[in-house]
Amino acid sequence: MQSAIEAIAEPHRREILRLVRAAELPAGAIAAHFEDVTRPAISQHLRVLREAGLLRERRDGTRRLYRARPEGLGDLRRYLEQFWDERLEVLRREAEHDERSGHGGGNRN
Amino acid sequence: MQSAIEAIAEPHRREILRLVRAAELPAGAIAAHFEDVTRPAISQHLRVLREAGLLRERRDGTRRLYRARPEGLGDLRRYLEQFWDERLEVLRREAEHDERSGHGGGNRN
DNA sequence: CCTGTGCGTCAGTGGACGCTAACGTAAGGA
DNA sequence: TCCTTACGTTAGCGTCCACTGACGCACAGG
Repeated sequence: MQSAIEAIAEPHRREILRLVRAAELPAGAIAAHFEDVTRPAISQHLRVLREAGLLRERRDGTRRLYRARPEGLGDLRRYLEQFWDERLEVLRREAEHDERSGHGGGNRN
Repeated sequence: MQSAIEAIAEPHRREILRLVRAAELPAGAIAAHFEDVTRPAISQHLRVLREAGLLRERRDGTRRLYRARPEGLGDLRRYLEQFWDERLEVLRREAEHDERSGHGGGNRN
């Protein structure tokens, strides 16, 4: 999960993921979408994303086609989900506590 | 969202979030949980988490009590969720395509 | 007022990260 | 075989980040 978080922490890499989310694109086409970054930099980003399990690579002649691999974000997604569930759990427990102590309920954000 | 991702990209900061997820703790108690990191470092992490909106701070005398603020992860959570939905969407579209072209359906992982 | 406690903050440092330019490699086409 | 296309890889550089030690500040007690 650590590698996945670090991967999507970079804005350019999130943009790459967005580009290949629904379509399979060759490295060159991906790099062409960025004006302020050179091709080698994109190539390195692709490598990071690939090693984090967020990208799938397929070769076709001299080209390499990339595509998002959403399952790679599964662990991170579950981590956040757990956090969310815990939040509801805490709110529920506090509500019970408030009722029993007769506070009636404070402001809930 | 950028600040939230960067905040949870650091393992120590995720550990801090875990500590104050269900309980409110003073800065000192949080720092005491870490053996290989000094108190100032933790203080800086608390600052990062706070500015990212992932932590709530409350003062009590000389102490500062911290507590997780899960809503701060909302944007990131929705971002991943959208990714997930898109994934299902793509799978659905491909299934349709496969049916029409009579491929029958490949391996769906 | 002085001391102790609980924290935040600042300056400085080592290491990691993103970037570019140059180079290396593999697959066609003439 | 030579050239071109489409990439990845490497060396080097500037910048950012996490960390530590020293210091500053606010609050409580005597």
